[in-house]
Amino acid sequence: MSAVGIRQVAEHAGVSPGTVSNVLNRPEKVSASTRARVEAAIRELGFVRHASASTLRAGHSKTIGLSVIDIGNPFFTDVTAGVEDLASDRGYAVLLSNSAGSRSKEERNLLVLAEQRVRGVLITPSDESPDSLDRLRDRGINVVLVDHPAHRPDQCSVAVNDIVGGQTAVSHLLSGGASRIAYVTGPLTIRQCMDRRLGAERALRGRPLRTVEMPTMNPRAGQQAAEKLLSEGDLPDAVFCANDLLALGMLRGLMHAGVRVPDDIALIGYDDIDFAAASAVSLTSIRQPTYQLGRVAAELLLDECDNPGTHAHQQIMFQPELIVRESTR
Amino acid sequence: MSAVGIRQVAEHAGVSPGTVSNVLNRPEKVSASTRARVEAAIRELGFVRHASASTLRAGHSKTIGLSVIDIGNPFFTDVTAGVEDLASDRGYAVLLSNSAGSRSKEERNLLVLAEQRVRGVLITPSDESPDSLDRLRDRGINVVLVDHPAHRPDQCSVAVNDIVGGQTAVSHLLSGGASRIAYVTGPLTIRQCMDRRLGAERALRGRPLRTVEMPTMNPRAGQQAAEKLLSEGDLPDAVFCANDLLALGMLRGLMHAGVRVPDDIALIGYDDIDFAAASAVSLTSIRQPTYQLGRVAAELLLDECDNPGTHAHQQIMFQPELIVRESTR
DNA sequence: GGGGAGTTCTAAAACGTTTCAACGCAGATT
DNA sequence: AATCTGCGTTGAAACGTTTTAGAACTCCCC
Repeated sequence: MSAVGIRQVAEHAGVSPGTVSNVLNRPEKVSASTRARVEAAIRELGFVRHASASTLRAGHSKTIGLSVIDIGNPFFTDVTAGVEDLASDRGYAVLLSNSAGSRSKEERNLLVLAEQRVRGVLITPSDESPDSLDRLRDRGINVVLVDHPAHRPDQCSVAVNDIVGGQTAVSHLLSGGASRIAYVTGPLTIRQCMDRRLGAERALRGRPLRTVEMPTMNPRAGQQAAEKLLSEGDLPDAVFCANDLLALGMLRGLMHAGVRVPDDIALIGYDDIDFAAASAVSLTSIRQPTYQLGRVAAELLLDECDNPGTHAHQQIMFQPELIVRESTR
Repeated sequence: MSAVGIRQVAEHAGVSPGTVSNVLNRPEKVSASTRARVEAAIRELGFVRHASASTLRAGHSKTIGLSVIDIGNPFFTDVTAGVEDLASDRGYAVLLSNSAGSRSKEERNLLVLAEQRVRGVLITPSDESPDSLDRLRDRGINVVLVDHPAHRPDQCSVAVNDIVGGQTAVSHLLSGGASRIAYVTGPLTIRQCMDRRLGAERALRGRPLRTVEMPTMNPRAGQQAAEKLLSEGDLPDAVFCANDLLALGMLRGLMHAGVRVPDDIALIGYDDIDFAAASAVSLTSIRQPTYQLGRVAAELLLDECDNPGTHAHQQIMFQPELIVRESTR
């Protein structure tokens, strides 16, 4: 098997194992000539470092974990891309785990990450889950919250202001002449859904907001919400969906029933995923700096890992941006 | 820090470290009473096993790698779900890595997986890349190809017949009365794109197939392809897109130009992603058993890992299925 | 009460790296 | 010529598990 370790490399290059290790980890400490010799040996023997042994002895790995709620949602895919790019710049590997909306799966994934002794974890928590994260931190695993503001000052987080986002969305609908507005959302236990509604209500200043709460946030649920709205009668003249997947389903449901968008009902989504611009009636949406979100989160985490002394915890809050397209014209 | 290891647990429970290890790995070898005592100690101390130490000593990990081409494509998301479900059933963790279409990123990811000493790798190769995979196998890392038939009998693979898929798609268009058909595809160096074209040509029996080759396979590229078709004049009466992302972009591009789908041009995609059913003109597509693909691939891999003696290599080929929707009615 | 067969547990040796004190050796400084 | 400095290298200990041979017990039968 892979019987070629640092030891064999050392022998082949005529140096001690310690020197090979130095070539690997602190090449500047080794003279150019021996370094070249060792590197040649590594190449010739096809040596691949044993990460477990390295982690075991060094006490830490060059790995971070990323736990997302739904890898099927393009929003998280973009976040992931940002994280991976920055991590690989810095020489870290990313362990990606998907909780698929299940609390228990999230717990299990975090346990795996803890067993792997990752250096830190980026997580979009599925709900307020302080205990399991605190347990990680107790073990010396740094944690940065993604798309979720930290409540504590000793915790980094990167988020986007969802209240402002909700407010912007509904203000836009109002300025387009809408007056009877519906909010189609996922579970209101999800902070993002709740905050976006808060923002919507703020824009409405006391006028009523009809809320349709669905258990999931995919196109199917959006279409069902459309059917529900249609069957209940008393149609709204504008619909605000808590994400674009819901909005795309809503769009399809409305068009199927012969409702014209935006003429009969204006429609706005959230996240500005790629498909939002590509749908037949292109979707007005609230854009978030998704890729940046991941990238900055990773930056904070790796700073915390690499410079534990000087690291200053930050709670970063981005602002969302209105993207107007056909569905509200 | 995490100063609590197997040793502390042993002390706390009044047994030897070896016994704790047995409780963890071969609980049936330990008497019920001591097992209970050890398990209590584990819980009380909050012990988390150090995966690196375990891997180092045992010589293998409970981890497999999954390397996909584009995690942003819902097709791969579904495959991933299948893999993760089966792996976690079997007590394995999955290291997910995304090559984002880049050959060098794929290489780098495979190196990371090799360093982690994963038990095996599931990979959708970005092209015919025998060398790096052979190197993995030389190291004792099992490899199963996903969505790519193996050319060698000593290699497992799971794929879907793309030639049949292409043939089915174009036959369907022909039976709908189309005669001038265009094929919009990603790079023809990608086996899937090439095979689907082969199938299309087979259905055409020598009649010409106009091919538009784009460098990427996302909605943006699809829309550009539409613009290209429109600007070149001499419109086809049906378009077959090599995947649904291209088809959705094509749909939008056509509608924007006032072309009616399916009345002026019929349109068919490939993969049957969720968004295909949810688009404004719902998309006829070729469905693949995506989730199954991942699940069966994982099953083959873990069988190879856990029963190296009795394992029989298999090349499994699924058949695709035509899903008719509005875009070809 | 001696001895074989099970059962349950222990002790110590690995696994492949990293780390660190110590060493040798060149050139610079007294 | 003796001493100091600093660089480059070495050797061995350590990281936290798993694994193996075998020790310690219990039970049972002659």
